[in-house]
This record gives sequence, C-alpha cells and structure tokens, in this order.
Amino acid sequence: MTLPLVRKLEHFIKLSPEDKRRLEAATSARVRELGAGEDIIQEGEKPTQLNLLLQGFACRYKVLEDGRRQILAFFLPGDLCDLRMFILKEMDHSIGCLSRVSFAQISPEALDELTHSSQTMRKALWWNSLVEESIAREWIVNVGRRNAAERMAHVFCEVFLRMQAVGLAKRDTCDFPVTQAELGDALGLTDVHTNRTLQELRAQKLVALTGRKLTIPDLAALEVVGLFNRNYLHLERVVS
Amino acid sequence: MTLPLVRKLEHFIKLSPEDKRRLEAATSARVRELGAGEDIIQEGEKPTQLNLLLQGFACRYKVLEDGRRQILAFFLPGDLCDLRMFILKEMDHSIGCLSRVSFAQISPEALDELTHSSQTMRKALWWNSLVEESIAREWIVNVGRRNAAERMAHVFCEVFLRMQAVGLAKRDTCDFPVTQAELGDALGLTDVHTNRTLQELRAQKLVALTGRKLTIPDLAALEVVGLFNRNYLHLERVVS
DNA sequence: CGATCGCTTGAGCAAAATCAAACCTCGTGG
DNA sequence: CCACGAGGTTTGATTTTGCTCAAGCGATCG
Repeated sequence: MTLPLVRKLEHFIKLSPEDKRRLEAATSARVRELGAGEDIIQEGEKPTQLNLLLQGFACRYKVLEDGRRQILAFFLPGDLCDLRMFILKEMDHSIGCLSRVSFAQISPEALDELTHSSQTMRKALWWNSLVEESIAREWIVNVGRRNAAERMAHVFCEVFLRMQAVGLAKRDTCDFPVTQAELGDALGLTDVHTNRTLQELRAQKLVALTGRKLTIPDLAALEVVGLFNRNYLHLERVVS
Repeated sequence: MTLPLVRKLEHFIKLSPEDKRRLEAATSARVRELGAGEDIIQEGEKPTQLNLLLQGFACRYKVLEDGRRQILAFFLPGDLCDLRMFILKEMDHSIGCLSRVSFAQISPEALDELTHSSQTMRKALWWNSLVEESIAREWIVNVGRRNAAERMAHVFCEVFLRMQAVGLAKRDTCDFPVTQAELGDALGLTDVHTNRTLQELRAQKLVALTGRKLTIPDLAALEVVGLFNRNYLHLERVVS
C-alpha cells in the first residue's frame, strides 16, 4: 500500500523509486500510537522531531487563558505536523489527537538525509509546506467572512478533497472522527450552534455524518454552498 | 540607517557584516513604488520574484465571489511578502498596498545567492517564514474565538510590537495607515461595527488612532484586553 | 465649490451565543 | 443481562453580539 504522504506529494511532483524507498524507510523507523484526546506535543515544549501522521485524525490548536479553544488545522494521514518547526525555541500551539492515531517520528538528521540527496524531495516538501500555509490562510477567510453553514460546508469539502488526495476517500465517503464540539472549535462556533448548522446541511441532503463517517452525495453542490474554490489546495501538478 | 529587515532578523540571529552587506545590495537592485489601493500581485498570477516591503503598509487578502473581503496579514516595512512562493503555479491570494509603498524586488537567483553562501542567512529567513506562519495561525484564533474589542486590541498590539521590532515605533506610537474599513476586513467585522468598537477602545483610553498614527498609552493594559500573548511572535533570541 | 472618501450615528434585525435540560448510545462492571 | 455513567447529541427559551440599511458629517482635493 502506498504511503499517504507519497500519494500527496505526487500530486505535485513525481518521486523516484529511490525517493520513495527512503521516505518509507524514514517513516518506519519509529512509530508511535496515541489515543483520542492525547497530545503529540504541547504549547511551550521545544519541538525536536518531525511527526508524520500515518493513521487517524489529529489537529493543531490553541487555548486562550479563559478556556476558549480554536482548532487551527486538521491533520489527516500523510500530513507532516511540524516540518521545519524545530528551529524555534518553543511551540506556540499544541498538536492533539482527535481519534486513535499512529504517527512516525522522524529526526532532523533523518530529514536532512532525505532532502540532502534529492532536489525532488526538497521541492516536494517545500510545496507541502506552502500548501499547509495556504490552508491556514483559507481558514482565516473561513472564520472571518463566512457564516456558519458556509464555514461548515467549506471544511467538509476541504477534508474530503484532502482525504481523496491521499487515497482515503471511497466514492463520496471518508472517515471523519471528529465530535461536533471539536468541529465547532475548528469553525469558531459553539457546540450548540454547530449542531444546528449541521442539521441544516443534513436537511438539505448536502452531507451525511454518522458513525465517524462523512458522506457528501453532491460535492459540487456543497462547494457552491461553502463558496469553495479548490485553487488553495494547489493540487494540479506543475512539475512532472 | 539599518534596513528594517536586518533589524527584524537580528531578533533571531546575529548577522555578519558580510550578510548585511549582501542583503542591502540585493534589496537596492530593483526598487518600485505603488500607491494605496494598488496591487503588488494578484490572485491567479504566477509569482516570479520576492517582494520586500521597504516603506508603507501592505496586506495579503482574498475576496469571495460575492465581494466579501478578508485581509490575511498586514505587511510592515521589513516584511517579505512571498518568500518561497514562486514554486507555485499561481497565487491563491493577492497582495495590495494600504498606503503609498516602496518595495524591493529580489529575483530567485539573487535570493539563492544570498542564502547559498550563508547558513546564518538561511536560518534567519527560515525563522522569518515560521514567524509569518505563526502570525497567520494566531489570526485564525483572533477571528474565530475573540470578540470585536478583543480582536481589535490584539491586532493593535501585534502591529505595534512588530513595528517596534523593526525600529519604527517611537515610544508608544507608530504609523498605522489603515482605514477603518480595511481594519474591519482584517478583523472579520463590518466597517460600522469596527467604528463602534474603536470608539469603545478610545473611550477606555486604551488607544488613540488619528492621522494614520496609532498610539497605545498602556500596552500592558491593551494586551490584557486582547488576551495577547507575545510568544507567537518568537522575538526572544535563540541563537546568538 | 462640488465630489469623493472616510468616519460617525441611529434604528431595526439576524445570527450566533448562552443557559439549561433531556436524551441517546455504547462500553463497563456488578 | 442489566444498570450505570460518561461522552456526545439534540432541543428549547432567551440574550447578546454584530449586521444591515440609511443617512449625515467633515475633511481634502481637483
């Protein structure tokens, strides 16, 4: 089975067999598991290695002094949680697990080795960071300028397309092991309002969300509702 | 006069005289000016070079189909508007000028040259990107979980500290050539509500904002109102 | 001197938050 | 096998926050 990360990177650039082999080696050296609610790394800690999500959902989040929480990004299988971050003195946010999760820990040295010999790999990881940043910017638009239903439609589209990009969507369905309260924390909404908004989308038959599975019967329609534009995911290949 | 960018980078790492000389050379090769309201680059265009803001304020922004606009970041003197972006096929957002602006255009080749010979410069620019990403994440929290007054207090603190970091704040005052409507676009608020919120902060003597100048008589107090935590700006030096 | 742009004010309304309670489901232990 | 409990979802009533629409005001600039 192809590594989700490989699938993702190949949306941008074709990797050589050698690149893939090394990547697989690097990601199998040290694998850890954590349960839902546990943190991979917390705000204030010094980041020391790179975490690559292999299975399950995780998220970046911040908590304000008074307990308000905001989720800053969803991490899906194939996502690098904190590439390049270990130059910093301390984390300014936490990374937590939304479901049971398994992830690979890659040391800075292993990463160096991976990129040092391959221009292609460097470019691929570079592209990967840019996409991540782009997603963060789109989330600013989401919470800043879209209303509740639009926001929710938008993240559903995003998650579905990203899952599809790593080969983890079957037809119109993918995993979505996220509680409504957590979804609210990602959308900047309360749990109550998140629930009502979800019911709206359900009533319009735009989404089904049960048993940790997300189904989108008509993606194009949901994209319209969410004022969704795929360009920010940069999934059309530039370099062959 | 020291380049704002140099001042900023030196919050993280000390640059050698040689590094500084090269940076100054690279930034003086090609300087352009634009007026308020003009765009440095627009969504959909292919980014080809790096723009370094020298004077004035600019911003990153996106516009939804129906005209709603969200400002994603403020660019102050010393900011690199799109470092690393030129690997992408097209911009997923625009960069516009909030005031009359002058900026340097640095070619990918000049940038390569700058970083190729200096590990320090590479690290400095690396750190710079990470801080920019960190600011974007904090903005998600801002629009997602803070109310109008908190949001406004927060960006005022941020802009002031960033201006201070590049040597462009005098005591408790710095430039802020941004209209209330634009400020609203950054905060995810309407212009009307932005106005009322600003009046609140003024009434509490937390800020003065007249003639494109921002004054913060008691920064600590404003930080409390904005639930502001400096950690995300990563301004304490790690590497000497 | 009028036009434009930015700021300000008011009234009414809509969206989302808050508070409170009930309900459902699924795993656990008696 | 059933009762229990925790976590997650749903509902209702009410309040708050911020939006919309509309108009007026005050500079500044050809």
